[in-house]
Amino acid sequence: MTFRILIAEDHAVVRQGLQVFLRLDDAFEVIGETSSSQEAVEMTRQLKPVVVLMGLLMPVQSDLEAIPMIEDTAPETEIIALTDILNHGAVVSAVKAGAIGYLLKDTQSDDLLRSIKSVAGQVTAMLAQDVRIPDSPETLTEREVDVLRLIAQGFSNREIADELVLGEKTIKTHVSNILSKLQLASRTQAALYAVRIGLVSIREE
Amino acid sequence: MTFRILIAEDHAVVRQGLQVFLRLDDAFEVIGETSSSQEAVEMTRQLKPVVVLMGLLMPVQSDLEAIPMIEDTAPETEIIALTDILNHGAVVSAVKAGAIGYLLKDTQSDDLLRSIKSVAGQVTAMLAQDVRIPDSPETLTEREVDVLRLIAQGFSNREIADELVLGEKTIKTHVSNILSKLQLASRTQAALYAVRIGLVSIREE
DNA sequence: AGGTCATTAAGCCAACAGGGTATTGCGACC
DNA sequence: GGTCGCAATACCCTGTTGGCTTAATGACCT
Repeated sequence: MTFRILIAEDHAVVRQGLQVFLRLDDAFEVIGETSSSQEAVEMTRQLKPVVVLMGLLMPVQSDLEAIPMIEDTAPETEIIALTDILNHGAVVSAVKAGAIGYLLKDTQSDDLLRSIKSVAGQVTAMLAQDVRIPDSPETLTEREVDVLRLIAQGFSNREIADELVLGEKTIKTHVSNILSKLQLASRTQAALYAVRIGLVSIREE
Repeated sequence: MTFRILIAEDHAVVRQGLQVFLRLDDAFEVIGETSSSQEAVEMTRQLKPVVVLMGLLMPVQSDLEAIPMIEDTAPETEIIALTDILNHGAVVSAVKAGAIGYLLKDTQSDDLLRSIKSVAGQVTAMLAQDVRIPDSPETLTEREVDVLRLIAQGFSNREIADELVLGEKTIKTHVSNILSKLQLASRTQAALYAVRIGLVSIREE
C-alpha cells in the first residue's frame, strides 16, 4: 500500500527536497505539489491524497484557513504541517485547525540530501502516528514579520521605517522584540534566520 | 552529438540545479559531479568530459591551479568557469589559467527552476562560443573572505577577533574594506551577500 | 465592561559598527 | 633594493543598534 501525497509548501527548495526523497521510497507517491494553499484545497478535491504536507509560512493565516477547507472537501485526507523549529506557535494553531501532526521544515541548501533524510525520517515517524507537539516559544506578530523580512533584505532601521511609513523608534522596538523572541543577538543573525526559514528568498534585488 | 559534462562546484544547490536542468536536454550528458577541484582533475582523467563546469569559490586558489592540471591531463576538454556577478576578478584569472569562458552562478533557492533555465541559457550560449569577459570590480583577499564568512555566521567584530585571534580594530578594518569593495552598506548586507554566493551555507550552527 | 494583545511611539543609555586616516612589517615582484 | 599589496594595528568620530522602560490607542475575546 502506498501513501498518495500532496505537497503544499511555498518554499521551492523544501518542495523539491521532499519530492526527491519521497520518490526514493516506494511507500510514497507524490501526486502533486503546489505553492499556494488555495490551490492545495482544489488539488485535494481533485486528487484525493492520503496525506497533505502543508508548509506554514510564518504570518500567512490563509494556510490555517485552508486546513478546515481541505478537511471538508476530503475528510479522509490527513494533513501534516511543515514548520521550523522556532515557530511552534503556528503548529499549535494548525493542529487546532485540524492537522494531525507537524514536521520540522528544513530549508537546507548545501547539504540537501542529508536534511531531506532527516525530514523523511520525521515523515515516517509522523505517518506511524508518532505525533506530539512540543510547547511553543514565542511567535512573531505580523508586523514583526514585516520588519524581519526587511531586515533580511539588508535594510537599516531608518529605511524600514520609511518603507513601512512608521517612526524609527517603532522599528527599533520591533527589532528588539524580534531579537528577544528569537533569542538572537543581532539584526544580522535575524537576517540569516529569516533566510534559513525561507521567509525571504536569497535572490534578486 | 552529445556534450559529456563534468560538474565541479562546491555549492550543492548549484550542482543539483545544473544537473537537473542539463538532464532535461538530450544534448547534454552529466557524467559526474564533485565538490572538490582536486577530485575534478582526477575525474577528468578518468571520464574525459567534453566540458568541465567549474565553480570558482571566491578565495580558493586551488580552483585556479586545477585548471592547468585539467588541461594537461585532458587537452581536448574545455573548462567553463562558474561565478557570480560580483566576482569577475576570479573569472579573469580563470580565463588566463585556461578556461574558455564563464557563467553566472546562481544560488537561487526559491525559484530554482527559473534560475536554472537562465543559467542553462547561458550554458548554451557558452557552448556556442559566445564568450566575453566584463571588466572586474575588486576582489576580496583571503583574510577578508575569512572575516566575511564569520560575518555571515552572525558573529560580531569582537567574536570574529577572538575566533581569528586578532584585534577587534583589525576586524573593523577588514569589515570596512569588505563593505567598500562589495559596495554594501552594512554587515547584514554582507552576510546576505555571502549566503547568496554560497560562501557559507545557510544551514547548521 | 474589563482583560489581553498588537501596534505605535518615546526616552535614555551603553555598546557596536563603520568611515577616514595612518603606521608597521612582510613577502612578492621587477 | 625599491615598490607594491596585504595583514595587522591603532585612533578619532559619528551614526546605528539594541536593552529597558513606559504608555497610548484600538481590536478582539469573554
